[in-house]
Amino acid sequence: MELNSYKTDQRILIAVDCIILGFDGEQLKVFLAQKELNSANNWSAIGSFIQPEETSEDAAGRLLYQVTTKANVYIEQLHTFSALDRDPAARVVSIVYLALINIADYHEQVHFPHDTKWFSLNNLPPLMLDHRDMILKAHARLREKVVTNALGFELLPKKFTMSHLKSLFEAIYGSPLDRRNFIKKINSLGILKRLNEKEKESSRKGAFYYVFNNSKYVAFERVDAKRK
Amino acid sequence: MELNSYKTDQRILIAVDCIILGFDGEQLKVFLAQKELNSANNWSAIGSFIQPEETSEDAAGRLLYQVTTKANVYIEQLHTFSALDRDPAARVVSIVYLALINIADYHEQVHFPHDTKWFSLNNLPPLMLDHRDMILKAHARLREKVVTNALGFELLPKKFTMSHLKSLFEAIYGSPLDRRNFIKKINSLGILKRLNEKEKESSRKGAFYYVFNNSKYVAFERVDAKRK
DNA sequence: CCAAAAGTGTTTAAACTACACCCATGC
DNA sequence: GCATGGGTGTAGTTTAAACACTTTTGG
Repeated sequence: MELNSYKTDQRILIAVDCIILGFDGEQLKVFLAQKELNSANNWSAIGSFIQPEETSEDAAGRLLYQVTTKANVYIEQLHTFSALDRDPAARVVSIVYLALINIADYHEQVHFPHDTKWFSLNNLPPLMLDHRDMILKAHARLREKVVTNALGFELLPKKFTMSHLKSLFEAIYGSPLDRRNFIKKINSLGILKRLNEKEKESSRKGAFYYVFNNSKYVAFERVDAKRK
Repeated sequence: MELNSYKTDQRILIAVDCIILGFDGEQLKVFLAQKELNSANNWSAIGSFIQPEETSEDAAGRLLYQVTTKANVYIEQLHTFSALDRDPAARVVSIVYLALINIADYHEQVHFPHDTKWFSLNNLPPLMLDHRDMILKAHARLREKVVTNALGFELLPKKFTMSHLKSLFEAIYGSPLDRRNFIKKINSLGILKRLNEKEKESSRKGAFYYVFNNSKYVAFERVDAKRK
């Protein structure tokens, strides 16, 4: 910015909104809050004004911790929205983050001061302001990054089967995948470790559990970077 | 954000910075301004505080127009920086944009109130605040997007030869490319149109000029989107 | 013994890589 | 006539896509 114009009086407020995505085994879901009853478009992403002593990352982390009460949740900056009329009550610029969590851990929404609910991305409720755009952009980002980065495992529990993983990718892409080719490709990345343990609920035969192997993932990232 | 806390008095200023990239035929360059003489780290990206009645896109466009005096310049939002200590003089959050221009059009820097200069990305001057991070992030974004999106043509003049284009991609990737394979790949995208006109300066034989075919590009984009 | 999901392999096509020779022309 | 950059093709490898049968076991 221009150093010689610090005098500018902007009166613009800065908010942070978190698009928190989860996966219920069948569909991608987003965690929304309802702040005012009897309002038409009253669902919104989890958000807050940024505090003077915190960064936008701090604020996003604070919101996320409020929802999850966990550290080390995957989060990345998505986009900053600054349309003049995006909030009729005041001039508010919103820095939006995308977070991915394992939905199963948070079905009971403890410690959150609003009415909250998970909504399928295919069936969003009326949303306030430009929060629908935020959610669509979050979904688009996830679709893009899941190809190159080994992203998306954050949406599953620690242990998962190949069927779970395939369902997740199908939900993200919105189209069916060939089971054999999918498994082949995932295995070729070398980022999963098969456990000697089977999930027995969804089939007679039982399906092996896998865990995401973080160390191998780092190696994969380096290879990918070098290739470019 | 939370509607019930509009009272928050933040006193955080919002700036917009533009990382303007160009290509001089050999190297990627960034357009920087020097605002204060006799200061150690005194080069910076083109920036300004956001005005109360403009969006961040407006502000970025305004800055860009100041430099280029042209409309229709490629620009996209890059990242928002909000570290507490990023500007010692005040709490400033900066929304950063990435712009790509044809450097040849702007060697004489008209209408700009500061000392300005193009710097090679490989040889950056001392930069104020976190502007070095911004530039590195811009370069990274360009590297990522140039693969999937047919981006980067904005950095070349309307007419260019395959050698020019190859040099550009080599500068973006930072590594040499095989001429034959490169041309084959570019042609397979069907986004270029060969003119019946040759550039005769850099070789005896002369090299065909090409132009970027926007309509074909749109088709390419659609195909790509559907594939996902 | 059968229903339901798990597990596995092959064939074909497409994309990418490496690599070498001829062309046109100004000097 | 030769040096310089321009233009093109092919063979080998890797990766992606299409596709079907066998395995396990609870009921």
